Amino acid sequence: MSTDLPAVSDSTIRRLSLYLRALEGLDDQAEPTVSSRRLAELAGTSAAQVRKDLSRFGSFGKRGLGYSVAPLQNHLRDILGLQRRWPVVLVGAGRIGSALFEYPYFRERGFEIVAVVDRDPAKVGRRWNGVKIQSVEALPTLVRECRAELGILAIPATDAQAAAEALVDAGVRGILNFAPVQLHLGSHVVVNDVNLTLEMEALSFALRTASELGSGEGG
Amino acid sequence: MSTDLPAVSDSTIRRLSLYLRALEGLDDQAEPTVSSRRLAELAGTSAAQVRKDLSRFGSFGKRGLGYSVAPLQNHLRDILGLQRRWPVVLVGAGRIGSALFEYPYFRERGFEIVAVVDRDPAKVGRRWNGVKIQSVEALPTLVRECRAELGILAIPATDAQAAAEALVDAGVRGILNFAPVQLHLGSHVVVNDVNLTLEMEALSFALRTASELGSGEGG
DNA sequence: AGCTGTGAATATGTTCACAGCG
DNA sequence: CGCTGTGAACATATTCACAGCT
Repeated sequence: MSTDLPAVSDSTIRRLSLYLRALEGLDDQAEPTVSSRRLAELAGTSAAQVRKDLSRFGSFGKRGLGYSVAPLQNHLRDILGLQRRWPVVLVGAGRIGSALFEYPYFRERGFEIVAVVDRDPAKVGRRWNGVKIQSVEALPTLVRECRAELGILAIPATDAQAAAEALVDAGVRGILNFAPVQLHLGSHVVVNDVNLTLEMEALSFALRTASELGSGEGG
Repeated sequence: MSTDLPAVSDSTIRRLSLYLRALEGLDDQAEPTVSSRRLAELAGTSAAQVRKDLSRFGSFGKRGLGYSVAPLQNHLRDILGLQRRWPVVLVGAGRIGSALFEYPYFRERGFEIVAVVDRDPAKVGRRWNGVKIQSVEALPTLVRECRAELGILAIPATDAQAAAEALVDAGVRGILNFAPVQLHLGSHVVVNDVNLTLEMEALSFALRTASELGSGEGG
């Protein structure tokens, strides 16, 4: 069933995800095949890059024709591991946790938040669309019961390291971390940080650079 | 006042942001200087990388001693363009928009959401902590009135391109995009995408790779 | 002719290793 | 002696360019 998995860079994987999204946005009745050039345009990269990325996993295209949309979608889902359901444990029922719980695109891709915990006793016991918010003490049991291998941390920086360790101890191997702190975990655990402040700061830097080129220094 | 800005890679800038965060987490009474090694540890990179990154912008350290925490913080804020206030327009008052509006770390760094618009008439007119949600039609006027150069898109993919163009037409030069779609804008506009599904898919891929190495293919 | 798949060429980013200052 | 700053060595990623199938 599953594709062989050669060593491949993180940026390639991220682009595969963009290709999948682009393909899903295509009407495969009207456009049953795409060229690498078209796919590149949709995903914001170059045609050569598209071909290189895809060719690492197989020969999915036809010369002279391009790639068939529906089969390529399936190849990408297979490569990315999306041909299954991924139960996810959410730590933190604040604003961000709530937004993620409601985020429709997660469930579409098979990422299903099956348990929510929060340290605030006032929140514990509430129900979100059938999922009861539980105490952080219940975390180890919950992770094991729902066999979650993925966790999302949407809590303050101060609590994040301890919560991450609890997740890992209970069997989680991949964490999406919204807490603004560097997590230190075993090398078998994969952590992806979402750092919103960093994103804004990168914009700030870019804008500052642009204006200084145009208008000089004088304060 | 401001530091010279040589051409520098995006990954360097992102690490500068991590260094700043790490420095802010230090007690500069107890630890008035840091070595590149220590800073690397805190930020999750290597000592050589820290030195290379910083040396692109100046010689901030003292040989034999390390970097003084408080001055280095200021250098980084200066480089990143954080020695000022950045008014920000938020497009989209849904779950994610709401979470971002409340996000405390933005304001701490000078990113202040000064206007919110939504296309849903039911939301228009509500007040969030003193900021009134306005109609999307008001967007151009709002951007100009508050002189916002930064915008955040927290709306569905279908509306994102049009909203982005409206922002840019009104003077926005940097966009943080949460909509799951590739924006096509003039090259003078900087777009940073936050793609939550992609982050989960990258985890999914990593976990799939790890288990297949350990346990073979069968069913 | 059109478009993929891919080695070779190039560009970019990271690590090494050490000279040189404090 | 410790630690930065940095050129040189290395590793990685992207682009080029074209052979080879359809």
